[in-house]
Amino acid sequence: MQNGAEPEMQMPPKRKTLVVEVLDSLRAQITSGQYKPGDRLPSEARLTEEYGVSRTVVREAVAALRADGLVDPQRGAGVFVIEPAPAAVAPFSDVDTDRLSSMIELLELRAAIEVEAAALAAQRRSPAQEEKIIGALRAVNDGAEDSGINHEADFNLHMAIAEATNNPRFVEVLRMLGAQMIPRHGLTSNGGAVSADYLALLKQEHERIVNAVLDGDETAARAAMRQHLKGSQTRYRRLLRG
Amino acid sequence: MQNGAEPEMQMPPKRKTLVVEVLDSLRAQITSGQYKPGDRLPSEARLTEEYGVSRTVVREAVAALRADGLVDPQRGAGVFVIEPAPAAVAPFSDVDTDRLSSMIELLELRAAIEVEAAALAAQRRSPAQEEKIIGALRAVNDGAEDSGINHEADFNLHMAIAEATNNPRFVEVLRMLGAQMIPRHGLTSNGGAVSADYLALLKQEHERIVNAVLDGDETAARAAMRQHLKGSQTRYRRLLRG
DNA sequence: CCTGAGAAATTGTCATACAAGTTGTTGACA
DNA sequence: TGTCAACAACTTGTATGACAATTTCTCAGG
Repeated sequence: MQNGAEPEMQMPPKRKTLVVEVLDSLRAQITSGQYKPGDRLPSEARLTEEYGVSRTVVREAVAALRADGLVDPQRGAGVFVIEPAPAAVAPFSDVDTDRLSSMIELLELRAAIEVEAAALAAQRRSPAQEEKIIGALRAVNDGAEDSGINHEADFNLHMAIAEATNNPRFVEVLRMLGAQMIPRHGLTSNGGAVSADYLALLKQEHERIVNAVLDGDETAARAAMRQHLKGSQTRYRRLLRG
Repeated sequence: MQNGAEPEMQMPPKRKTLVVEVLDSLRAQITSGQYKPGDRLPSEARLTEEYGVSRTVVREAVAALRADGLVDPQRGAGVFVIEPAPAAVAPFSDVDTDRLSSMIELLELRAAIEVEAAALAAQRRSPAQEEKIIGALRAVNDGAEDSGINHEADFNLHMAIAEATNNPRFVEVLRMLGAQMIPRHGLTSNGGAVSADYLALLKQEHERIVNAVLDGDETAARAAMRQHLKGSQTRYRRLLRG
């Protein structure tokens, strides 16, 4: 960016707009826990009075909060604070030193990364990336009908979603973890055949994730991905016992 | 696909609002490189015509873009594009892919991992791990009083929390990312001194995280860590502008 | 207790008006 | 000609009023 311009002129501290003031105030109250997840914010009318500004200002501030993923306005109902985690994590009282536990740990890390990736993908995906995701989903379903689970196709679907975040870091890390995910799978295909119910469940989970991402529904994408990976965890735990 | 009678209620695909449509369209055009950094967006009046919506809708969309850190509206002048898409276009076509934007991407990934790590740590920490976290926090605060920010101590605090998940995967990945986090810091310490307000804010954020973890408050831990890392993101974005 | 219709509340969108700041043009003047 | 001040034209920021669309509350009536 060397364009031979003058040394940067020091700009006078651009006066805050009313929108920014209201926005900062509301955001502070949300992140400080004054408004908890699920809470309803005061109505636009009340905020208008409270801050002594027009409804225009309040609405733009709320629009910004919504862009930040902090609130979810619902027509006729109100503006609600987003809940980051629908479900608490399982107890996990004891650390088993099995080699399956390694897989469980890995799934836990994947969940952290991919849940967020799904949310970002829902926000930023491009049309081309959408098509890639759809294609990957189709590949997973096609392969599943024939012979159990196609782990490679499954992995490709997850990667397609990670790519749709448009943040290459997610792709890199996930690809790295993928090397540890794929190889060892003598377990699920304990005969090449898994129950039809299980396949149907997996299919439903995948479709729910993809639909949420394509709908741009960040919250649903998070929830769907979390459910999917958490489900995998519990399945592995079950294997761990017997 | 008639799956109407599911145990969980499946929400109908919540109709998109006009604001969301315009927002998505504009964001796509920005992240796809159709509008480059520094470019001026069409005026609100023109966008109003172009999309056939009211100025209210356009303004709320722009407010959302602004919250995303994508544009910077200037009264009297226009709305200017701030940041290129996080690598939506050609792969590394130019070397001017700033280290700063790279840092923002990294922070985004860290947020995904560390937010979950904080939650897990709140649930599973051992007394010894608690002490380690407390010690790390003290080290951060002590170092801060003297000379700006001690990034190494900061990193150690984050690692202590990751260790308290009792999932070694989190530690591994974070340590790997840490190698890219630490080295470059000519920017924040642009004189060795940062504002006292900034240090106080950082201190408060850290303490909020640690308190939540030690309290075993999973939700608060998530929120505090998210706020901390998101705050870092916005700080870097601000640096990116000047 | 349950049901359903209607009122009330709330967000979504439109239209208009003016204030405040920036940019480009113009014209006077040296 | 060159410089600069005033002005006109955009452009964003804010306020106000109105109506539509949707959800929630209320309450009478079975």
